[in-house]
This record gives sequence, C-alpha cells and structure tokens, in this order.
Amino acid sequence: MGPDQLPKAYEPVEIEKRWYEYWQENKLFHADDHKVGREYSIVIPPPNVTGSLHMGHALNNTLQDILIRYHRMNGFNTLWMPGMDHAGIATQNVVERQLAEESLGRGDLGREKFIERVWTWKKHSGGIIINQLKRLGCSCDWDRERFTMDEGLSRAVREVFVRLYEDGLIYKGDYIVNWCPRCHTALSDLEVEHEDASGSLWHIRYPVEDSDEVLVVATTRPETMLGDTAVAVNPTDTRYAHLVGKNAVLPLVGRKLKIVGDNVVAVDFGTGALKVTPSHDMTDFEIGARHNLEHVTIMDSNGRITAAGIHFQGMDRYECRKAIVKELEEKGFLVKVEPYTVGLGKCYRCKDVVEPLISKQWFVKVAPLAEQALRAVEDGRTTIIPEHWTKTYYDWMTNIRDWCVSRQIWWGHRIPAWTCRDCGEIIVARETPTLCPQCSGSRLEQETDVLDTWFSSALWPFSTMGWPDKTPLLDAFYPTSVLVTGFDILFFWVARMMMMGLKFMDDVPFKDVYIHALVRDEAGKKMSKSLGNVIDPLQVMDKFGTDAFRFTLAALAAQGRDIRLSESRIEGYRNFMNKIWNSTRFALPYIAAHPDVVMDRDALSLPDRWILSRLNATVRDVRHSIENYLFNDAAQSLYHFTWHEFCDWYIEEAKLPLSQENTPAAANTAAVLRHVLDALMRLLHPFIPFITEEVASKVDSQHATIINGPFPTVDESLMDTKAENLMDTLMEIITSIRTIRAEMNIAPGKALPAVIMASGTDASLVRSNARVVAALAKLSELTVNAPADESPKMAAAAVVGDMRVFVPLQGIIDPDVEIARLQKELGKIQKDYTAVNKKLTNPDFMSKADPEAIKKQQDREAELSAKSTGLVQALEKMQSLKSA
RNA sequence: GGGCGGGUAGCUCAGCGGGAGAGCGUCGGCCUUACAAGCCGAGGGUCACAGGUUCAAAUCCUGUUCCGCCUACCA
Repeated sequence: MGPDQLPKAYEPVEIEKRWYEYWQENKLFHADDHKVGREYSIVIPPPNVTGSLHMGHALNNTLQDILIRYHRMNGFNTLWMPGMDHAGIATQNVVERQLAEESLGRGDLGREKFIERVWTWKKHSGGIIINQLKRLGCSCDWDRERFTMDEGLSRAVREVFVRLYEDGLIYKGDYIVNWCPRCHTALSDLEVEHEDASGSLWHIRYPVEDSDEVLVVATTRPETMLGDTAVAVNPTDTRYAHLVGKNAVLPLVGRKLKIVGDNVVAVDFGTGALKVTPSHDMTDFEIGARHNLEHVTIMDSNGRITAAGIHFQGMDRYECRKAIVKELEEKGFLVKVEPYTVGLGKCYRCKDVVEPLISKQWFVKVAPLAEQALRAVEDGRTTIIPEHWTKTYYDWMTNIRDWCVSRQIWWGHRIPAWTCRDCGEIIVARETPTLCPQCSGSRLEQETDVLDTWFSSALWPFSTMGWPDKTPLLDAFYPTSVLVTGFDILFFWVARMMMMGLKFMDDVPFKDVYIHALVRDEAGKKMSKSLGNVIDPLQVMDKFGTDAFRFTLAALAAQGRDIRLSESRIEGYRNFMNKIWNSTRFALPYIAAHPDVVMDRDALSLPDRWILSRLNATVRDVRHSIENYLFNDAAQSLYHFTWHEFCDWYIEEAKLPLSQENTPAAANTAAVLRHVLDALMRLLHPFIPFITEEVASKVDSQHATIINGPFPTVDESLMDTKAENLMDTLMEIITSIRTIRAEMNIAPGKALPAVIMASGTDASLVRSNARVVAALAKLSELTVNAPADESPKMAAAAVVGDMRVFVPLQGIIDPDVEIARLQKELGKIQKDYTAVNKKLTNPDFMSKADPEAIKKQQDREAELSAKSTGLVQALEKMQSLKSA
C-alpha cells in the first residue's frame, strides 16, 4: 500500500500483531548479559500463575515498559526480567476448587498427586497472563522468563533459608498465629485483612471465689470463654485492685481463673475486666506469657470445639457461640448484650474469618533485617517515589513483628528441615540429608510445611539473576534501577526484598521504588469481580487499540492519586491515535516527493523555526518528566504538542509552502515535516510503541525500527524564543480575526479583508507573514497601515499588543452588536488592569517584591494598557459612527 | 486509636507562593480533500469552610468539616 493510500482511520489490530512479532523475531528485547557501560534494569512484579491481566497489571506494566523503552532508546543495556509467581495459597485454592467440582478433596489425591496436578494446571493455563502482557506491548526479555518454583529459584530459597537459620534468624516454635480454618494454614499478620462488621458485646458475670463479689467481663467472642484461664484488670483500677491475686470461677465450666493485674487492660473499655484466653487471642497470649497462665485449646484447625469445650465439643465456632450465649442466659450469667462494631480479621485469599490459634510454626526474626532496610532508605541508597510513602515504610519497619513463614499447604517450597525420628534432632540443610549428624540415624522426616509465597518473592531481584552463583547478570544488573509497583504490596513484597537484598547481596535491590496508583472505576470504587465494575483490559484493547489504552494509563498516572478509568477517556486517546495517523497521511506524500532533501537550517521560515523550537521544548519536558516518573506530565506535553501545535498550527500553515510545487520552500517544509514527525514518533514510542513504529517506518524507510532509538535529545541551536514570541503574535492576530468572524456570524467560507495598523517590527512581521495570516484567517486581502493612518470606518476591531486589527464590515455589522462585544472585552481587560495597577501602586509591593516580579507586572500593565486604549478608541469610534 | 491522601469549571483531574488550566461534556458555526474519531469559535469556577503568615495565598501554617485508603492487641 503506497503512502497516499493509507486507510482513513487508524486500524490497530494488524499493525500491533505485526510489530510485536517483528520485535520478538529480531530479539530486540534482549539484554546483553555482560556489563557494557550504562545498564538499566527492572524486575517485573511477577504476576500470579493463577492470574489474568487486570487493570492493575496493565498500569503497572505499561509504566515499566515506558521506562524500559525510554532507556533502551537512550542506549542503555536494558534488562526487563519477566516471570511469574507460584502464589502458594491462591493457586492451591484454584486447584482445590477444580477438585471440588469432581467431588474430590486434596486429601483424596495425597500430597504428591496433588502437586502434580497443580503443575499440570500451571503448564496448561499458567502462561495466559504472559501472552496478555505481550498483547500490551511489554518488551520483556522473554528468553529469561523465570518462575518462583523453577529449579534455580528453589535453590536460592533453600540457600536463604539455611543461611538465615544458621545465623539464628529463623526459629521454630509454638506461638499464636492467624489461622484460616478454610485454607487450613497459618497466615502472616499481613495476610489478614481487617474489616468492620456489626456484632455484639456480651457482658458476662464471673463470680469471685469465696466471696459475694462478681466480676463482669465484656467480650465479642463468648465461645472463647471455654478456654479462659484468667481474668485481667488494670492494677491501677480502684474498683478491682483488691481482687488481684484471688480467683474467679469460670461459668458453665467451673474452672478456677487467676485474677491478674496487667496494664494492657483499658480501664474505660467495657467493664474494665478482661477475660483472658491465652490460646485464642493475640493479646491474651501475651498476657498469658507475662503471668505464666495455663493454655487451654478449645478450637481445632477446622474451627470446631475440642474436647476441652465440655458438652460443646464438636460444634462449629458460630454454632457454639449461640449455644453458649443461650446457656449463659438460662443460668443467669449474662448481664447484657450491646450492639457493637467488631473488627473482623479475614483471610486475604478466601475471606473466611481467621482464628488466632496456637501452633508450631517457623518464624523469621526480622528486626535486625528491618533495621538495615530502614537505614538504606534513610541514607538514600533507595529512594521511594512519591516521597510520602517513605514515612509509611519507616513506620512499618519500626514496628515490625516476626514473620511467620510456614504454611500448612502443599503448593510451595517445602521447608528444608528434617527431624530425626531417633533423637529428635532438627536438621536444616541445602541438600536432602541421609543421616542424622547427631545420632547417625537414618529415619529422617522432612518438614511437611511449605514457605509463605512471599518468601521466594523476597529474593526475586537476585534469584532471577542466578544467585547464589556469582553471575555476569548479577554483576551487570544488580541493584536494579527501579521497582515499579502498587502500594498494596509495599510491605508484603517491597519491604521484604529490601531486607533480603541487603542481607544476601549486601546491597539494596533497587535504587528507586516508584509506587503508582490503584486503578478504580469511574465512581472511584476499587474494581472487583464481585462488584461487577471491572473493565477488562483485553476488551479495551480490542475496542480501542493497545496504544490508546497505554496512553490513557500514562496520562492518568499522576503521582499520589488513584486513577479513575472510564471508557470515554480511552476513546479520547483513541482519537489521538487517529490524529497522529492522519497527520502522517497528510505529510507522507510531501515527504515522499522530496526524499533526499535535507532540512536547510538557514532557510527556515518563521513557522519552521517556531515548530522546531517547540519540538525541542517538548523533548526537554518529556525527558525530564519520564526521568522523574511524571508520566502524566509527559503524556500531556506530547498530546499538546502533537495536536495543538503540530497539527492545528504547523500543518495548517505548511499547506501554503507545500502547495508551491518545485520550490525550495516546498522542499524545505517537507524536510521539516519529516524531521518533526520522526522526532515525534521517537518521543511517543515509549508510550505508544505500535503506531509509532508504523509511522516512523513510513516516514523514513531507512529505519527498520525505532525501538533502539535514538531518543531525541535537546538541540539548543533550534531553541528559538524569538520565533516563539513572533509566532505567538501571529497566532493571536489570526485568532482575533477568527473570533470576530464567529461572533459576527459570518460564514466561515466567506473571505474577508482585514486591516492591521502597526509600525516598526510589528509591521514588518505582519508584512512578511501576510500570506500565512491571510491563509489561516481566510482573508481576501490584508493591508498593513501605519498607526497614524485613518482607521477603517464600520469595522470590527481587536487589539493585539500595540497593533489594531480591523475587519471592515460595511453593511454587515450591527454597531450595537459590535459595541456590546467591545464593551465586554474591555470589561475583562480593565478588571485585570485594575488588579495589576493596584499592585504597582502598592509601596510595599514595590519595595519588597522580587524585582523580576515587579518587571513582569510592569510589562503586563503596559500590555493591558495598550489593549485597553485600543479598545476604548474602537468603542468611541463605533459610537460616533452609530450616532452619525 | 494512629497515619496518609484528597475536596479546583457539569464530569475526570493538572497546577502547589506572583496573570485560575487541560481533557471530556455543553452551546454556536462549519462535510475548509490529513482527520466529522475532524475543524473554527464561545460559555462556564468567591480553587470545601474558618483563621493566620506574607507586599502577594488555590498554592505555606493552624483548626473545622466531608470523602477515600493504610495501620492497630479496647476485649
């Protein structure tokens, strides 16, 4: 298809497919393993194998691709490391659901068969999201794709576990943890989501032993009373202080409960007396530890009441709650029930309510690691952007609790620990041991738990590059340049990568952390399947094209603010793609007609110098914006330059010289067009890679691809503020005439004469660009007169700087309409003038303000004054003409 | 309870010490051969509220209020 036969509207589907294949076939995403000088690297936040592309991924990966493409074009050896996460619980749940459809549980298959089944599923459907990322245009180095459970990464996991254990940073013990009765595993504190729900506060009477006194306790979970082993009061509480040391008697059960004094008990909450259940409550566990209290476990891993729960044994936790309350009431122990909002902890994977339960778990002692991670941000080795997240990061690192890393599921990295059945020795080792080092017994049993999925994610920046081996890749690309992620995994992932990177690589994992927004729907709601408000990125790409979608995301990605995505916005940027396409359709024939013409810098017209200057300003802005993660600013600059400067003004103006075939002006204009289009496509390429490749390859067939740059640099010799100012004046003249035309209801097709009264440089500016002004304002004739000359009679007037612009409208103009128009305009000017004048006559302003600010106001005053004078004269003239 | 972000044109949002901006929508006029997914023009805001700092405040400080999020052992 020849350049002049391009389709009228941009059609993305075929073009996107073709270019992505081209990039891949030619290995254009591939990073050099070895250091070549300037390296740039990003590790992808590995999507879950269960996942399919959602808006969060789309935003996250679009931003990364912009950074990657930008740096690649700037000549960096650029690595974007892709891969996926095995996503322990999430994936196991998916496969368990599949089994459930066959009426099977994982127990029916057994561990080995179950894991086999997960792998099968992973191989079969786990790659979907990778293809979706390709659809999005992501230029990842696919040859290096990793998976958190592949062999290399599993080796890294074992190595880290063993070394942490050897350093005393991993321990195993009985502690109270968050337990999900549905997923049947412990969860870390982070994996519990807190949610308010309406519940009740039950007040229960606990008699004091050998006394008439009674302690009333308040609880939101009455069933846990079965496991009470104490009642705690604040030792400073005068109501109860005398009871400390005595015993209370647990209703229904009859167990003796120590009454202890502990200052976590809030005097002003409930009754000021707290029932203590060390086995089933986090706070109570700690009280129990302080006072050496007995543990009575009354609930099992399924959330059912154990034998310790007397006749409630076997009941589900909520069933038991009802039964207990009923019995308490019947026996007169229930004082009252208040409606109360309770904070429920829910499993972040299955949303079931978690139970605090005591069990044997593995923990990472994080305090020493966290301290390093905190310091690295404090001293600037890693910068968090936007900066305000730094405080959140510090707070978390400071108040961090040990990390429970064992999970009672099957899908994941099995903990590399063995117990000797003969002597009980625990062996933690990189390779499977055959004999017990303690007793030489061979009956070794491996730990059945697997590691928290975030344990392997924490190693991602170096495990993907071959660690624990010393590899050229690590040498070249670690620390990575930036991590791009959402704030929802700041603690889960970012903080832990910091800790592990510093511990095992002795350096931060990334120099920058860029935290982007959350994508919400039009109403500001978080997109979720259950709300039914998700916009599917794939459908969007089908409908509007990938480039339009990517540009939308970038344009909305202002720092520190969530994104509300709406289809109309994407549609707007789809139109932008079409605009780019059509400007190319316009330019190509001219470019093709002058294939060998080089832009002659000494023969540039004013509009040429203007657009080249604006182009370079845009280059400067875009570079600055991308380098500071101001994606929306970059998008805004590009949009404005492309549409409102290049298309609206430059191309329109260029039609005049281009139409003069076989002239140097036509040739040079074509050369400028080619220069600007080529640079523009390069500037836009990181944002909209497909259309820019297509256009660039048509503009200059010499370049097979622009993916490797170069990215335009600022050419100071083309910066021309003088040309910009002159062009601004011309545009103002043209606009003023167009405004008159529109406001006077003159048919756009009707050519009009105009008279401009100007002197000096103004006059020569207008004279030398008279044809441009005439063309763009659609004038039949443009006369330039001296200011002293008689101005046209019945004419609509405008003022531009010191110039008067007249459009003679004898017989068309209604003096009253023109008077009203001028008065309105004058009103606006005078309002501004008054404000400026007030400043300039204020002695405080004149003595204290910055001289530059004063100068600016003075200039402005002069400008407004000239305009005002011109308008007043025009007005007076019109009034006298009317009365005459 | 603590923390963070936000309240600017009808909508979505930029701006964050010296002339209130953009996109979309609205209104009026145009099929001007690159583009009607377009072109030309217009209208529209006491920048949440109240104080303060400053010659100057949408912009800085304090308080109030409303919204959103994160975090927390008041059961």
